[in-house]
Amino acid sequence: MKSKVTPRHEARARVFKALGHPTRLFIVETLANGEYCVCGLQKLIGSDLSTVSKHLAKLREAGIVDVERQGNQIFYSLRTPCLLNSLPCVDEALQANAEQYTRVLL
Amino acid sequence: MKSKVTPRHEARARVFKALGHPTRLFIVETLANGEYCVCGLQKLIGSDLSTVSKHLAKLREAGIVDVERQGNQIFYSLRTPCLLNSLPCVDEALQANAEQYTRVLL
DNA sequence: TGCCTGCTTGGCCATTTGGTCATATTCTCC
DNA sequence: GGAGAATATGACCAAATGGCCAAGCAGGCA
Repeated sequence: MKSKVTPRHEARARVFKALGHPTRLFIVETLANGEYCVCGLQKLIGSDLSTVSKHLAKLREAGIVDVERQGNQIFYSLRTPCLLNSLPCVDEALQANAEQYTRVLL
Repeated sequence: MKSKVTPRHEARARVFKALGHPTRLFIVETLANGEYCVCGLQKLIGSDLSTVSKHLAKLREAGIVDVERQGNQIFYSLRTPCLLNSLPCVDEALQANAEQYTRVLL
């Protein structure tokens, strides 16, 4: 039987993958408060500027953030804020996880 | 400055990461229709049984799916179906992506 | 023009991931 | 108990990822 896993699954998975890193998720949550320049994000994150820049590149490629130059700074903003709506559900999964762990311990 | 990336970001990112693979995303979408045994999923996916089993393990660890044994088969079901609600927004990001690509080409 | 600032990219390395094969493990049925 | 079917897990390898450093590059300004 031919696989039913389609290019559409690959495309969507790429978006989730982009969200699947603590730093990138932090960036997305931070941008919910408005746009930030790379330097601003870097201060909050605390890792190398190039590392932050590469994370931003992934979010860009996934269509999650938007870029705009202002003078010699580059500002990033959230292009698809609706992604934040899934966080409560993600927490629900984490909750389930915690419960399962508890159950194993009992 | 101390990093503001917290364990909570790591935990949530783990859930997104679990969704960040075409096969696993396919599984999640498929389970939206009801529970399936591993063998059933494998037929649809078409890859090695052990590969499918490992993907299911990741979804389990992320708290996304639930397991139940029935006889000598193991049935998986969606534990947090609300995750599916984010798909339209994911498609929006993909759309943004496509537009950007088009823009570059022009 | 030339320098500084802000960001991106390339090179390199250690770690993680995804896949396959071989080996458990668990249940069913005889 | 033994055979066989359905899953899970371990060993192993190739490829992708994430991080840092060093270089490149674009804008603003002297």
